[in-house]
Parts: sequence; structure tokens; C-alpha cells
Amino acid sequence: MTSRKQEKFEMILDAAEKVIAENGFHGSQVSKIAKEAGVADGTIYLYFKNKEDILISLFQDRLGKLVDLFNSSIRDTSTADEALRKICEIHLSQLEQNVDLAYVTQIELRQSSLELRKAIGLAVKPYIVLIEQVLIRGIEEGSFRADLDTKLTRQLIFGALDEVVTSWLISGMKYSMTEQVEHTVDFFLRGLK
Amino acid sequence: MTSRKQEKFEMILDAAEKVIAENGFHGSQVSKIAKEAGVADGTIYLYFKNKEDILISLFQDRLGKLVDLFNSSIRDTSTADEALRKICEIHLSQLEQNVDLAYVTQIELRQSSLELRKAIGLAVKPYIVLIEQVLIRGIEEGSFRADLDTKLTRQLIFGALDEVVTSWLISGMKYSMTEQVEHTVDFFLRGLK
Amino acid sequence: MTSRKQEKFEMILDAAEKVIAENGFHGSQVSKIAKEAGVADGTIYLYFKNKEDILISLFQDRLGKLVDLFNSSIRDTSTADEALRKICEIHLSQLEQNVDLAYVTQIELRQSSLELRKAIGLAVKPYIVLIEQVLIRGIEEGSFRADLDTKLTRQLIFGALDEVVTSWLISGMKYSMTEQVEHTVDFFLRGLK
Amino acid sequence: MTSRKQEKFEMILDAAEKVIAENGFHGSQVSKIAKEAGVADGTIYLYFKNKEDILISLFQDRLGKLVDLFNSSIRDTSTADEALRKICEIHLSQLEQNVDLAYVTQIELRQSSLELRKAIGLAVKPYIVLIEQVLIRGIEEGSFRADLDTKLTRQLIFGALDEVVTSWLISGMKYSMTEQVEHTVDFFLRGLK
DNA sequence: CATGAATGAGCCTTCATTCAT
DNA sequence: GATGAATGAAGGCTCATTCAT
Repeated sequence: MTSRKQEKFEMILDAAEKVIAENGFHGSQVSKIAKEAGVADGTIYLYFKNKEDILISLFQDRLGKLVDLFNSSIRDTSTADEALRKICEIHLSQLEQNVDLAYVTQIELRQSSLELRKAIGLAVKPYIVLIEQVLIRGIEEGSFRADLDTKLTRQLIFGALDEVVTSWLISGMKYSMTEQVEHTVDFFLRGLK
Repeated sequence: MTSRKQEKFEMILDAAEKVIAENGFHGSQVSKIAKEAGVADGTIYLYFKNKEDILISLFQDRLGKLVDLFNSSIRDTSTADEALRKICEIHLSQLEQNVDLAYVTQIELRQSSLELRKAIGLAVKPYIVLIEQVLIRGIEEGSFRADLDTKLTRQLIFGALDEVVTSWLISGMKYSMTEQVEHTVDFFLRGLK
Repeated sequence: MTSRKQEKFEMILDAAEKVIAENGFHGSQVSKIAKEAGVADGTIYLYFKNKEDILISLFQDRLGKLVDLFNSSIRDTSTADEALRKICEIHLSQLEQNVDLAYVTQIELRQSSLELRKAIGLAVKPYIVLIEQVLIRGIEEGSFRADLDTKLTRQLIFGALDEVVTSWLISGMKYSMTEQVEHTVDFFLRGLK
Repeated sequence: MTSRKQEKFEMILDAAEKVIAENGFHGSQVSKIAKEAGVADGTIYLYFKNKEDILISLFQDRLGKLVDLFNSSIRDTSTADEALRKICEIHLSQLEQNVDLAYVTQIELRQSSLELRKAIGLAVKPYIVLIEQVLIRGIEEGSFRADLDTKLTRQLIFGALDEVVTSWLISGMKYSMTEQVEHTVDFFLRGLK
């Protein structure tokens, strides 16, 4: 019963992702998402409060899964250096492998109301915190500088990675982001030491 | 005649900046901008092709002035290190001193159509290139690593700075960005060496 | 079996009255009535043809009980004057004592479709006829003028009483309608003589 | 210029009256009113705040004209009796001659939200007050009883007249209301003496 | 050059009713 | 008999742009 509800919930999210990727944020009407999901317009509102709620849920769901992936990957690392490398690797490779997701999160969802952007900000926070935890771990390990401003630095790292993905998309995905992991990690680690 | 045209052109841009800062992107109708500028709605269309053209022009004008400021400031520097420091200083201090401008460029103008965002991307390009030129200069001076991927690194630096400003705005401008210049430059320079 | 059906039928009517009094006509969805009655949405349709049928039934049921009350009260009167006084007394006191009912019949149910209003008109008819019977009785008793247009006068009396209740509700029930019975009856009786 | 605005304002009100009379309250979409008035949908909103505002304005305009008519007619009367007779005459004859208006005010506009009904109540108030002024004049002239409750009696008279018109409409306008003036006035005057 | 009244396309959401379980 | 998830039609309002004056 609950699994059936969950199932339809995800069907609608999948449909929303596809529709937004194909039609852009402003071209994605609720009716289009409903059609893609194979349900009636009204059904959408049994699972989501309103259109904005679909978008927020989409972002939370996708980002939540990524953060889970980050967490489990980092657990197996023996040094903060390795953990940071994992973060960069996953961040860039995951979005490279999910172009629809990358397009929706980097380009389309940002064209939204302030309200929605705040909700998205909340969903991103756990990831930013995760980065900071790695920084703290590095300091404790004695591997990173003790005088780092961890709150500032987590922003520098997140912003840099975020821009790499956006630029890659806008350029038309003409190159491989995976190849950029090494240089990116290198830049960060030198900055941290 | 032309100077009169130029005058009204800038009046409209000033009005647009003020209206967007006060009402947000979605609350900024052409009629509101016209009223703020003291002209009729139709007059707007004697100076701009359409609404998008106002926004693009606004971004180009403001960013153009910033790039001029960057260029002249860098001209007087004796090392690439100093030039990069100047860039960070100006980037953060200028936007800290022009909250309206910061708000409009970092938050509001990003809620726009893909079309507009591409145009904004073009306007940002000269600034990104400027950063790259400093990187090249540093390599030539022997101050920065020769194996830097300058195209990647310029993105890392721009993205990091961009995120610092956005976070500062979203946090409610509770702290001073100027105080963050030192740590930020430090992080970059270590990454570059 | 039938009594069980009757029981649930009345539970739904009671729920409808309460929901309409609390939420107004336009705020009274079938689902809300079902919830208040403690049954599923679909169950409503086992007892009523459609939503309109609930409202008509509600009106008929409540008015029917009132008309019964009118009839039994009038039966015990010895003159037409006394009968008319009884009518006014019951009309105003009953609605004063049942604010929910008054609100629903005078304000909310009138915001309905023509279809529904016609059905309501039919339900009111017996009451109007009752008034006319008292008028005829008065003429036969020689107490009222013989030249009365009974069909017109029954409307004048009903309309006047109806307006008294509506005004009382709209004014916020700041005074007692019972205190107005005397003057009202007085006005009618003089008009009838 | 202002007269042109006034002209279009009235064109829209005329269109609204016609559309509502033909299609009923719930069948009167803004687009239908716009089409009937020969303007674009959006134009409606240059003259009215929203759909409700059209209806309120319609009621105010029509009732305002009626109240003007009442006032000027009463001015020429020499006794309160004559004034009351004028009120009944105009009330019934005007609505008999304007079936569309009668239908809209007595039937359709009452199927509206509480908000709208309150606004309508305000528009009716001046007319109710006018009736009361005649009552007071009658008392002062020594023609009506001094112990009349004028606030109650004005409601009785208004409610009675209102019901006469509604009944006439619902019955299918099968008889003449003008013929009922005499009996109606007679009933009222006896009640007042 | 400037005006501003007029245009009209476009979309989210509600809720009475149904029907498979 | 009872359930409640699913349906899908329907409409008020905004606002960028035009064009007659």
C-alpha cells in the first residue's frame, strides 16, 4: 500500500525530471508532467502540494541519493585527502553520467522563485556540511592547515565544483569532466595544506 | 541628441536595477520600470528591443564597468600574485558595497530564461578571460605551476568567488566579505603553486 | 436495516449542517462532509444522488420539522390572530435558537444554483400555504378584511419575516428577535384589518 | 477622455447584465462578458479590479440610479402616505419593466460569495434608509403611529416588497406586479396607522 | 519622439463523482 | 455495504508588446 504510493510518487518525479530536461523550466506545465507520468492532472495533487513542491521534492530526492552515495564512499576512506578526492570524483562523474539531472539542477531549477531557491538551498546544506566535515577531519589528522576557515573553505570548494559542472553544460559537454578531477583535487589539496 | 538618448538609456537601466532590487525578478514588470524611470511604457521599447534586452543591457553595463575597474587595477600590479589578490579584493568589496547590484546579479538575474542566461554568460566571459590572463602571467613569471590547466582553474576561481558572494547574500549579509579576502587569496595561491 | 440506513442518512445531514455553518457554502466540499460524518467520500453517494441532493434534503428535513411545529402549534389556537402570532413567534424564536440553521438557510443555501433554489422554493411552499390558510381562516372568522388578496399577502408576510431574520444575522445578532415579535405581529394584524 | 473611460465602463456593465441574465451567475465567465462588450479579456481588468468588482459595480450602478429616481419622486410628494405609495410603485414597476435587471438582482446576484453579498448589502442600505426617512416623516406629520419601531418596520416593508418581486419572477412573470401596488400599499399603510 | 490604452495567449488548481477492491 | 484513490474539465487573471494619436 505505502510502497504503491511511493512507487507513483517516484514515477511523477521521474516524469518531472524528463519533462524539465526536455522542455526547460518554463515549458514544463503540470499537465505535461502528468501526461508523461501517465496519470491525470489531479492525481499530481494527491502526491504533491503544488507545482513548486514537485520541484523541491525532485531536488531533495536526487540530492539525497547523492549525499547517501557521498557518505558511504567517504566511510571507506583512510585519509581526508582520499575523502576529498572521492567527493570531487563523485560530484563530477555522477552529473556527467546523468546529463538530465545535471541540466535540471544546474540550469533549470535555478530559474525559479526565491521561495524555491531557498528550499533548494536547504537541500544542498547537508552536502556543504559534509564537505566541511572532511575539512575538519583533515585538520584533526594534521593533514590540512589548522588555520583554515572551514566555513569559508567549504564554500570555495562547493562553488568551484558547481561552476565546473555549469561550464561543462553550457559549453555543450564537449569534453570529459572526469578528466578534470585530478587537476581539481590537486588545486584544492594544495590550497588546504 | 545622441547624448540625450544615452541619458535616457541609463535612466531606464538605473530604474531597472532599483525595481529588481526592490521587487525581485518576478515582481519587476516593464510598467513598473517605466514608472520608476519616469517614462511611458511604450517609450521603453524605443530604447530596448524587449524586456530581456533591458536585463542583458543592465548586466553588460554593470559588469563592463567592473571589468574596466579590474583591468585598470591589475595594470598597476607588479606580480601575478598581487594581481590575483586585486581581483579577489575588488570582486568581493565591490559587491559588498553595492548590495543592490549584488542582489540583482547573484540572485534575481539568475531566475531568468536560458536565453538570458546565455547572454549573461557572454557578458561574464571577459571577466573569466581576465582571470585566465593573470594565471598565464603567473606561469610566465615562474610564480605559478607550469602544469596548471588554466581553462579549468579560471572556472574554479570564478566559481569559488561567486559562491562566496551568493552565500553571503543568502546568509543575510551578517558578516564582512572583505575580511574573507585574505583566506580566499591564500587558498587560491597555494593551489596555484 | 432500514432504520440503520435512516440513521446514517441523518448523520450525513447533521454533518452537512455543521460543515456548512462552519465553512460556508463554498467551503463545504463533499469530502469535508464525509469526514465530519465519519464515512468515506463514496459512501455519501450510497445515500444521496449528488451534492445538490444533500443540500435539498437538508433543507427539506429542517423545514419539514419546522412546518410540523407550526402545524401543531396552530392547531391549538382559537383565533386567526393568535395563529398568526404563533407563526411569527415560532419563525423568529426557532431561528434565533438555532443560529447554525438560521445561518445555513438564510445566508449559505441561497448562494446556490438556480436548480437548487427552485427545489428550496418547493420546500418553502407548504409554509407559505400555511400562512395563507391562516389568512383565509381570519377572513372566514370575520377577523380579517374580506378584500385581502391572500396570495399577495402571504408573500408580504413571509418576505417581511424572512428579511427580519436575515438582517438580524447580518447585523451580527446584536439584539433579540424575540423582542421584535410584538411589533411585527402588530404591523401585520393592522394591515390585515 | 474621462467620458470615454466612463463610456467603456458602462459598456462592460451593460454587457455583464445581459450575459448574466442570459447565462446565469455561474455561466457568466469574464471572457463571455468581454466578448459581449466587444473588448479583450484583459481590458476588463483596466476598468475593474476583478470579476467580483464587476458584479458589485453593476449592482451599485443600477441601484444608485433607482435610489436617485426614488429620491426625486419623493421630493414632489406632499404626504408620507403618498411618498410610501411612490416607493412601492417605483420598486415594483421599475423591476417589472427591466426583467433582465430584476432577474440579475433578485436571483443571480444572490448566488454569490458572502463577500459579494456584504458589498451588495452596503449598496442596498441607502434605499432602506430612504424607507425609514419616509416612516419618520409620517410620524412627524402625525400620519403614522408614534410608537413604530422604524428600524424594524423598514425591514418589514423592504422584505415584503423584495419577496413580491422574487415570487413574481419565480412564478414566471405570469401576472402584473403593477396591479399589486394598491393592495400592497394598503397593507403597509394600515400597518403604519 | 513620446504616450498609454488595448490586446490576448497561457496555466495552475479544485473538487464532484466514479469504480475497482 | 463501504472504501478512497483516481479522474479531468474548467476559468480568472497577468503582463509583455503594439500602435493610433
